[in-house]
Amino acid sequence: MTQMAQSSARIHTPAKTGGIAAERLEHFVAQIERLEEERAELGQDVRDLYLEAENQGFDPKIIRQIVKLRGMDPCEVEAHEALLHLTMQALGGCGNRVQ
Amino acid sequence: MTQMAQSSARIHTPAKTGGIAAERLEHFVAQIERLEEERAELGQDVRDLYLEAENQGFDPKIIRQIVKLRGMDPCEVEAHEALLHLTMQALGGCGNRVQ
Amino acid sequence: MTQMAQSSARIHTPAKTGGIAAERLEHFVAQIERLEEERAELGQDVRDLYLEAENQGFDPKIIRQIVKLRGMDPCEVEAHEALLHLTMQALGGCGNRVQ
Amino acid sequence: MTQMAQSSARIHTPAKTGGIAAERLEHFVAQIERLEEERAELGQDVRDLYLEAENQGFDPKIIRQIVKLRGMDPCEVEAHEALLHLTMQALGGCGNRVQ
DNA sequence: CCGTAATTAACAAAAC
DNA sequence: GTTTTGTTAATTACGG
Repeated sequence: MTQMAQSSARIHTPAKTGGIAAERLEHFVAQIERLEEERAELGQDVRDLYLEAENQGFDPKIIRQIVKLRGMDPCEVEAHEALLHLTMQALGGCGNRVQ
Repeated sequence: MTQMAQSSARIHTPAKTGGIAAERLEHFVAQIERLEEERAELGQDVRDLYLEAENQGFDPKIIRQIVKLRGMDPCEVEAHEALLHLTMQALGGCGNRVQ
Repeated sequence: MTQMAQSSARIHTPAKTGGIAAERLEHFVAQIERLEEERAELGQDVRDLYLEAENQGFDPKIIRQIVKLRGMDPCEVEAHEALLHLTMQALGGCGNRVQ
Repeated sequence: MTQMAQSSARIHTPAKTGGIAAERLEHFVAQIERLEEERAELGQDVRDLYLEAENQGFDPKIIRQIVKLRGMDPCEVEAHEALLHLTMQALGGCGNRVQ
């Protein structure tokens, strides 16, 4: 085939197109690495923020939950709530001991 | 209370400091949300890259593995490989198990 | 020292103890494989149950949730609820738009 | 309709069939719980094995990889390896990146 | 059949 | 040090 990293099959690797494929692959890999690096930095920043918040007396768990709740679209939240209530009813109105 | 989102406990809520704490909390939450958003975008970009690479005939799994390998200390990689092969040989080749 | 699959280091592999280590390693591997196999079978059984339940008109999502809730100790459930409520209050009594 | 935990809808639960559905639901839930419990125990056993292997000087990561490799079709493994090496060579060895 | 969504397992990190 | 927790990757199931 013409490309390394290709799942397909035949591997007789024509040098020319192989070289071109290698370039493209290198391109992809390099770009991915760069993006992942930025991503990791942001992750570190987030962690630092949680740390600082904690140092100021806030509970990181709760902040996390706030972020999560605000990040969910209202429909999801509603659906989740609905599921919970349905479940409760299915359990016989809380009867089987939940909560 | 003195701060919402605070694990401590006592919740008798002096309005003034509560207000200040609320502001700081809002600050943290907003900043975290912003960073997470950027992070998510980068994640999407990475996914897109894998997709495009796949469309060009590259195997995403292989690319993933290459990215990982390049991110590791070559010595570690080599050591790991060596140990793995040694171990498999000690077990009588990998073919100790059917299928 | 003398064992393959050992992270430690020095690999001069005296045949004898190496052989013994190989046996022990083989033992571990075989046992793990056996347990994992049983485990996979059970997983399949569970999946089948969900399927059959679904065929009888029950919603697998809800069954999952029931199983999850019953599997949590009541304290956890309570703690979770409390966290949720605290979070709501921290958001200003649901004010920031949640739910 | 007649079944709780049913995705459909109307839940006015005629006592008789509702009771029957409840029984069946209970049956499913109980059975699932039992299977999951066994499954969890096996999982614990596996973890213990890894622990004991580690205590005897084996690297759990290596063992894990061996177990995985032995569980795969040898042809697939070989093909994957070959493709990976080919690709890395095309990228000019793995050493294209520092650190 | 492909793309997506959800569940599960592995890994890494952090708290106690 | 260990034990949990959070994150990430991979497998699996489902709908178009």
